[in-house]
Amino acid sequence: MGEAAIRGPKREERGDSMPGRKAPEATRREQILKAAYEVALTKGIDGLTVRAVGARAKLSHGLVHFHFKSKAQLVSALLDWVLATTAVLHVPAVIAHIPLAQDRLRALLRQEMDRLAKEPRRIRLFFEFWALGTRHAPTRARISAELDRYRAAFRTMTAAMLDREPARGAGVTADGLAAVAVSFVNGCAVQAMIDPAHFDIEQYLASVEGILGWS
Amino acid sequence: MGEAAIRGPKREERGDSMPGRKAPEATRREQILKAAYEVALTKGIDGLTVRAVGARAKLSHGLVHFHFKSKAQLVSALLDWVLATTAVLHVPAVIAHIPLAQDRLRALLRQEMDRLAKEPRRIRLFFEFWALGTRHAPTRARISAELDRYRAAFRTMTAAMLDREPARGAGVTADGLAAVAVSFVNGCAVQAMIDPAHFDIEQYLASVEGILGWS
DNA sequence: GCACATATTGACCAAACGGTTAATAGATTG
DNA sequence: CAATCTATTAACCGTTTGGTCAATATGTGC
Repeated sequence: MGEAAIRGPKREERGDSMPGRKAPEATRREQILKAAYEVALTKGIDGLTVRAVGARAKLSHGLVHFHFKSKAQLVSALLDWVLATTAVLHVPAVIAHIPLAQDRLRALLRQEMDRLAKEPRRIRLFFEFWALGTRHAPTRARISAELDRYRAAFRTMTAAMLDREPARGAGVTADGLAAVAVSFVNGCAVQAMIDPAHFDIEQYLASVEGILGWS
Repeated sequence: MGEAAIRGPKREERGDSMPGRKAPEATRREQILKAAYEVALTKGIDGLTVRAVGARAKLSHGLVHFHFKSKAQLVSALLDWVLATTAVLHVPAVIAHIPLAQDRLRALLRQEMDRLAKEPRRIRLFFEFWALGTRHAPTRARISAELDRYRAAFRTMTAAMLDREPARGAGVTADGLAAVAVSFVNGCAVQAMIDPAHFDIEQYLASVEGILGWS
């Protein structure tokens, strides 16, 4: 020891371009998050490493730690982004203003199935976060809240349906119908992820409508 | 060097009991697999480490490598075991001999929902394997085959149903109905895993039967 | 009771990980 | 243009991982 063993880049061995303020903070964070999203898609959340994210964004892993203090915060930010963009359920005004509850529900079901079929990768990532949530309470809480909101949107519709045409059966409640609708969407999501090629939306909808007697 | 720096247990520092043939091969493998299952349940498949499995089974990690050449083979054996015991779908004779297809389907649905509600942990592990399958072709193939068998069992029933009462709707096919049934079961599995406390089988079944007009 | 196959252990290794830090390039400000 | 702040890099550290291996204990056949 005595003289060498210092840390940091050695001047002689460097290439050309090095540090400095190039891009604004917000852009860098977004860039890193995007890289994290891509890595998570291909390697899974558990396979996501700070180094892989850095490599994907073409920067050092030290910089990732500079913008996100820890890997946990990076993953948390990624979950925020996934929840915000995947937006577990978004009822557009067009659907919300359909007069008949039955038609409204049908339109919403179709929208959701279309969305699931179109973005299987994002949904898959959502499920991975959910799996993570089974072992991590804070993550579970955030996802659970999102799913509650999802079911609530369906519940208002099934309640309106039963209001118009009550005597559908003995134990049929708005909660039960909403739960069934959500379960069906969830099941479709699983199916669309497992085997996207054989996921035929038209056939699914035709079957559902046939069963429900919607002509 | 010259004398020390040898590997293996040092005689002086050992306790009392050590190696030897204690249990037969098959038992040891099963013991390790069970430990792997328990570790996977608590830490997830990605969190499963050879050392953790060894610790859980109260033996050294070296022994795990002795009975399973690599971690990959251990995980593969675990998948075999999960598929065999979770048995994605098993139609018992009692149900298979129900005369009316409609009643048969209803009984099968009820059995599956009961099973899912009773073993959420196993189902969760199954889903984790499936997530792993999205990035690992051999795993995907095995799971996919199992799910195909699952859907096929439903298809024979829906085909028999349509045979008895054909004109249910325009686009209603046996394939479509089977797909819907499977999707519903999948969705229930997800729901049962996400929020087991609020998973009310009776309400679900009542809603489904009410919708289908089964009285 | 000795040879031999089989189990079993702990030490060891290389690789990869999350995280910290000194050095430094560039922008900002006075 | 010098001081200062921010962004960035590579080296480094401690830990954990999958995997290998020599040593060793135990049963089996002869």
